[in-house]
Formats: sequence, structure tokens, C-alpha cells
Amino acid sequence: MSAIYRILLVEDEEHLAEVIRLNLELEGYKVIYARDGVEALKMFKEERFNLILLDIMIPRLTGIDVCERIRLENEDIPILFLSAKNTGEDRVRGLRAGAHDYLTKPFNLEELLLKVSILIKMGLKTTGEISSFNNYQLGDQFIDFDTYTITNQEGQIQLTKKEALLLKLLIEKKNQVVSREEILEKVWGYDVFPSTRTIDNFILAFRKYFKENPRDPRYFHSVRGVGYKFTDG
Amino acid sequence: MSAIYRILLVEDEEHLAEVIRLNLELEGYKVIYARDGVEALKMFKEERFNLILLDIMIPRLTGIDVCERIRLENEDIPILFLSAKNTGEDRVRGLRAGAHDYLTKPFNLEELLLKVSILIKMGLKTTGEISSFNNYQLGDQFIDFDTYTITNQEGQIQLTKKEALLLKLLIEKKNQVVSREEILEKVWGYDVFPSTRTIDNFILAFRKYFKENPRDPRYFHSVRGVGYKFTDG
DNA sequence: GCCTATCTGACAGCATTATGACAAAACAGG
DNA sequence: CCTGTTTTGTCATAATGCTGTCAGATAGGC
Repeated sequence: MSAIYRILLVEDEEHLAEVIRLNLELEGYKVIYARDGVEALKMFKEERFNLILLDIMIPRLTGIDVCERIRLENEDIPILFLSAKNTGEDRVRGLRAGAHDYLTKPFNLEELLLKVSILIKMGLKTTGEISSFNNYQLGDQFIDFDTYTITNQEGQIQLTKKEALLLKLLIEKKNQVVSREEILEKVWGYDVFPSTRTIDNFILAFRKYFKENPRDPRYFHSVRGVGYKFTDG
Repeated sequence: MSAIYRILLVEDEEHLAEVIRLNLELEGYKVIYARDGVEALKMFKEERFNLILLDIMIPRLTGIDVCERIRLENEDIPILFLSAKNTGEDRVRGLRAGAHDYLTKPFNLEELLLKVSILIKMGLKTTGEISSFNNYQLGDQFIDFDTYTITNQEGQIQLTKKEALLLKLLIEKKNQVVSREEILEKVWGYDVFPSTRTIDNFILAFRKYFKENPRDPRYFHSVRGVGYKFTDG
């Protein structure tokens, strides 16, 4: 089951954009299109992508600005610059801003497709670590991800599938803030967008299971505007 | 605790090789040198590297061959081709063989160093040796952008999202003045214009967190009429 | 069709962020 | 140096918008 990879294409020349989109779609990617910098940032905030193809000369904000802005929030997503400028200077500026690579127009289509594929593959590895522990000791409680149960002095609690997934994700990222977007992507999948309240409900459940005081949680911390963070004790 | 990264340089022109090695060593890398394809493969088998810099036109086996063979055994190690040939064809051939990137001679030295650093960082992530690079040591305080915390002797401070963004921006532009406009654009967004006092409030908070004397700040300097500048120490 | 799991929408409460007032400092020009 | 003007530091308070919470709706498996 290979997922569909999502690419954000930021390019103001409509004709060129159409060519690129067509070719990427032929390769099986889903292409989302933004025609200027502001639109690109908006889309980046709202949706998840596996790769950003970013022209440098675009209306409202340069590609460089867009890239720097994105890098403040997300270090991992691969960014590939497209540009007509091709001096060492320009390429260096792009890379400095946080891009992974730089392709000059006019470009060889096959080269573009190859780079896209390489970068997406890389992105998957950097974000998709699959660690495989299947149980976890939390204080005097014992979480078993094989049987989906929490065991404590008072007995057992059956976790549901989604509960188990989310709990495991948070524990894997112990001590790191996991953004709501990342949670949605990893637990719910790419094209599903349940209301943001849904996540809270699960956290609520966890706090109940582990008998936390929500005003001053020990394990499941909310980080306003971002997501949640699990810490152990 | 930053490890020394090892680079395998495969290049038959001794003079060029020497220039590259010198520059990489200045950046703190350890460079191991091979002058032909067979030697390169042998070294690859015997030692461990973080990156391979591979010229295409080398004696005994081409760079392409070397790359393909390496890829049979190892999918992850970053490979960067160096070559005088610069047609789309050639680059495509290199990427197809399994390289991550392709740089044409004569190249901009800074570009080479940037690409090297990008590829090594990626390699570390894919092999799971480092989860991310999101922290900063400031005196005896430790800023962690994964957890959004500052840790010092007295305990931890939770940063908010905006605080973290602004702090990161200033630290990234260490020793440079960041104008208020740039701050507004990058941290608040292109279409939001909070009163100018707002930024000061955040700086105020930082100075409190890092126990600065506002009359004579060590870290967060105000540059009258322009913006703020972060310096370390 | 029933039962459980999951989702939605409403609302309260509150943390974060923004504002406005004023003091203090920096600067420019005489 | 002095003075008027502008910018920044500081704080109390207001506005905003996110999260906690829950009841009821919906979906999906059997």
C-alpha cells in the first residue's frame, strides 16, 4: 500500500506550472498548486506535504522568504528550489535559506522527476521513524501495545486502536512536542481531517486512565498553539 | 559533543583533491582520500563514512559504477557526484545510479560546503543517529526547540509558540540585526501587524528568562530604529 | 439493528498575545 | 550641554483564540 505523496508546487508562470503538474501527476503524485508566496504559506499551514517545489521569483514574498519562514516551523520537509537564476551566488542563497536542493530553469524534466523522488524518499525516512517497542512502564502502570491494555492495581483498561496509536506516537516522541498536524498525519492519515476537538478527547481519555489532574498534568502536557508533549514523571 | 564526520573523497586530479580536502578539513570534517574506483570500493567496504564525494571520470571503474555498486549494499549513505560534464543527460545518469545530488566542475566552493553539510545532516537523520538539531546552548542555559523549553539550574521554563519562533529566528541570525519588519513578517505573518510594543514584550520576556540586565544586555541588543540583534556572550 | 468507537459542535475558562499609557533612554541639532 | 523629538522599556489591562469538557450525533463492525 504505497501512499499518495503530496507536493506543493509554488510557481507563478501558469504554463510552466501546468507542465510540471502534469508530469508529476503522471508519476502518481498529488500536486497542490500555489501561485504566490502568501498563498504558499497559507497552504503550508493548512495542509501536509511531502515536498515543496518552490520558484524563487514569485509575486508577494520571494521564494527565499517563504523558505525561511517555513524552516522556522519545520526543519524536515524537503524543499527544492526552481529558478532561472543560475549563479553560484543564487544557489548558495537558496541553500542557505534552508532548501535541500536547487534546480535551474530551463530544466531537464527527467532530472526534476528524479530529484523529486529522491527528496521525497529522504523526507519519509527523516520523519517516519518506526521504533518498535511494544510495551511501556509508566509509574506503576503498564501499557501493552500488543494487547492494547493498560494494567494497574485496579485492573485492566482496554485501549481502542486509535488510542493505542496515539499513545504510542506520544511515547515514541517522549519529551518532544508533537504538533496537532503531525498527530493527524500519523494517526489519522493524510487525507482525513477530523475536527481539532477530536484529539483533545483522546488526551482527555488518557488523563483519565492515568489519573492526572488536567490543571497540572504530569504526563500529557498541552503546548498551546502547537500540540501535546508526553513526559515521564 | 559533536562527532567528527567522515567523508570519502574520490578524485584523481590530485591538485583539485587537495583543495577540496583542505576546505573540508577547515570545516572540521575528516577526509579520507581515494584516487580511483577500485580503491574507493575497497575503502567503502572497510570503513564507515558519513558522505561520499565521487568524481565521475576516475581511473578503473567510473564513478557511476562505483555508485551503483555501493547502492547494492547500502541505500542510505549520501553520495554527491562531482563532474565536469554538465548536460541534463549526465546529471540524470548520476542520479539514476543512486546519487543524492550532482555538482558540476568548476564549482563554487561555498556551494560544495553547503551541500556537504546538508547531505551529512540528512544522512544522520535517516540512520537515526540524531533526531534533530533543534537546540542551543547559551551560557549555562539550554534551549530546546523540540520541547519548547529552557533549562537552567533553577528548573525549566515552557516557551510558547511565538516565543519559540522569535527566539529561533534571532538565534539563526546570530550577530545580525533583524529588523522589526522582518520579525513581523517571519514570526507573525505577512498580513498581521500587531503594535510595535508587542515585539518589545517578547524581548522583555527573553531578558527575564536569561536574567539579563536590560540596561546592558548580553544577548538581546536593541538597535535603535531598526530592530534587535542576538549575540552569544 | 445494535454496540462500540469516533467525531462534532457548543461553551466556559483561561493562557497567550496585543494594546495603550507612561517613564526612561537615545539621538539630533543647535 | 541643553532641549525637543523619537524610540524603547515596562507594566497593567484588555482582547483573542486555544484547550478542556461534555453531551449528543454519526459511523462501522458483526
